[in-house]
Amino acid sequence: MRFETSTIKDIAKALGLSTSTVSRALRDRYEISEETKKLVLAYAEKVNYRANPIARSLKERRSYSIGIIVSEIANNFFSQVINGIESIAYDRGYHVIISQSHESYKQEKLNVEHLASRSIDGLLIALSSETQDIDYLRNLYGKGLPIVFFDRVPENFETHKVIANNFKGAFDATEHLILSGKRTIAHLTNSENLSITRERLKGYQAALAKYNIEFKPELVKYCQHGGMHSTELEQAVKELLPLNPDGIFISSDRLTTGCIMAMKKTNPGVAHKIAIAGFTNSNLVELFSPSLTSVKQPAFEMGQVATELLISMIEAKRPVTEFETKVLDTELVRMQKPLGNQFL
Amino acid sequence: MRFETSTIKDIAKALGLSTSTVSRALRDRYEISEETKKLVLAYAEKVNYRANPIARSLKERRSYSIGIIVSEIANNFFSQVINGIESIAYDRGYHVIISQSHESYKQEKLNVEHLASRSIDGLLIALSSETQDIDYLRNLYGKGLPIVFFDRVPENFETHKVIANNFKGAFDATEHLILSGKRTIAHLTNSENLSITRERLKGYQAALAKYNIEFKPELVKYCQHGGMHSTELEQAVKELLPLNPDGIFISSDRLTTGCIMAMKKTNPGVAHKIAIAGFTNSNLVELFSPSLTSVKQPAFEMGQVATELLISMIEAKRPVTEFETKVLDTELVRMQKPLGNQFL
DNA sequence: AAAAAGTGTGCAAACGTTCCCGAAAACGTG
DNA sequence: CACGTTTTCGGGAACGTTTGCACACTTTTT
Repeated sequence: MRFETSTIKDIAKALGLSTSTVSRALRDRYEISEETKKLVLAYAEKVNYRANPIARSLKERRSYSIGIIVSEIANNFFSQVINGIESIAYDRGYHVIISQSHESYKQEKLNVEHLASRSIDGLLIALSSETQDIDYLRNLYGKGLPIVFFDRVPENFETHKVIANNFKGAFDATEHLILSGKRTIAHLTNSENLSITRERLKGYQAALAKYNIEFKPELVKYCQHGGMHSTELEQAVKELLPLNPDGIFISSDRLTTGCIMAMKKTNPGVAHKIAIAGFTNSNLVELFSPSLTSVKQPAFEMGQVATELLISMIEAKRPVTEFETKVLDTELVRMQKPLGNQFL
Repeated sequence: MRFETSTIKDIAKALGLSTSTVSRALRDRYEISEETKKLVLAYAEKVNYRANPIARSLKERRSYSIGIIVSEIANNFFSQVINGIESIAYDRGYHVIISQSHESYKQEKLNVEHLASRSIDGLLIALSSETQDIDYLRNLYGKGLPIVFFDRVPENFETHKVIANNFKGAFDATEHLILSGKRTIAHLTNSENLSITRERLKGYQAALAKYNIEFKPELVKYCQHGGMHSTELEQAVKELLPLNPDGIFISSDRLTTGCIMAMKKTNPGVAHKIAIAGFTNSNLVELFSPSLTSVKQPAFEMGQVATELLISMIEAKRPVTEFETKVLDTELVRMQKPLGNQFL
């Protein structure tokens, strides 16, 4: 059960030309006379000819496809990034293959290698929260696979990277809580492996320092699995609440929603008493109760920038040696309805 | 800048065999002696040989990939469906290519044709809310492309389909509102083009009929763009509220969240006075305020079933002529915190 | 002992492209 | 008119596989 589709050979035969002439006519090469081109184009149009991308890929040794690895697509941040990626990729003639790591290192590695064996031309990846060993990526990169990291980037890997201004986003959110009168501000965050975790922690600390609030390590809770397991979150909440925080700064999308959910489940009474500020790109944040202040990342733009960088690497004639790390600004969206009275 | 990867030819040369022997050994054909097989396998392992899927696709005239069209991945229902699809597809050796229609007919058609030209082996599709003309799909199907519809299915198209029990889901939700004491129940729904719209409307009507509540057409509002435009939703809400409904049954994920958002924005006062029941697979529904009763579809399972059907079509030796429409049950999740007093 | 069957391997074509190389025809230029 | 140039085209190899067929050799059957 297969398509009956016309090939370059069929056209050549029908027109009494050679396949090379037809191929060149279709690609609008200078060596072919206008007359012949017209002829070929017209016939191709008539039989609805579509070049076989597989044959083309085999010949040109590239697939015109780029791989994407995110932890999960059911996350507004990542789905917005993907939209940004697609907006550029399709314009430039690439299609994208999306894979999810579900925050698992094993899955991530498996997916990347699967994609690589599918001969993608380049890879866009946000590391999973479990990932520590990126040698397998280095290996692929060494073999010539262009890679651009976004959001969750490794430190010692020389290539293009696109990230949000995590320090400033964290600083702004924490400062917002402080200016709202909060003094005991907890910090719920991702695995320490992640670049974003470290940067956001620094922003949090800097804001505390600016207002002379002592940094207390016990107020910081790490979630190794990025909130993929609800028990992990409930445990963190359980440990945090006895310290009586009046504010929490949360450093990732999944964690933000998961934490509120865990609080409502385990301590419904206090959930509304604690001011929350967190990174999230959820477009449903206005519906949440308790409401929260959110740090939004320029996800769509991040996807676009990363894709442009990747395609520039793919299409570079000679190996790229100058790499850049683009930093995009976040946006602080203050909660609409103040729940406390000391609202700024 | 390209990979240096070893081929079957390299192995053949290194081992002093022919490419055909190597190919057969790798595919574990009976004609090859155990001895040779061992030899080849060991060497392939050593040089980390990966078959080139592109060459394989060209030869076998199939790509081992299936296309997916959904309206948007940033929708929990669809992302769960996709997870279900992947869980089966990867097991069976297929990879998936996801495309989004963003509820636009034009985009949908473009994406499908793009996928088809990428020689996918089969297509899984949930129609966009704009789609009325599916001749382009018929055309592709006629040329031999296996297609399975899920969720939003066309009526007059003979192939496998997988849907939720939309009638029962709608009936249950509406009945729930009635049993909560509501009598003026509005219905906010998708474009009339969609199968799900018609089925859910029937469920809504049947529930009203069962309790002898008169069906009033003016209480039903259709959103042509499936809630992709916020003005569309605000308009619908604006028209609905003067009719003083005490309950609303909403028939899609996007619409449910969008409607609550529109109500909070335009009439924050009444938002909490109206009981809401709606189709949604959002995993954040527990955070919503006002809270609502939700109809959850078995999204993951739907993806699995659809994929199994599709792969069975792809791998069928002879054209399939017997088609089935699988209907999966929905689940009613009652809201946790009653807001009225006449809560059941 | 000759014929038939079984076993293990290689040759070569094919999938649909692209592109290097050459060549025929048309056209100046001296 | 002999020579280079340009224009336009075709032959054929190559990309990495899979597979039908042929072949040589061994084993079994009659």
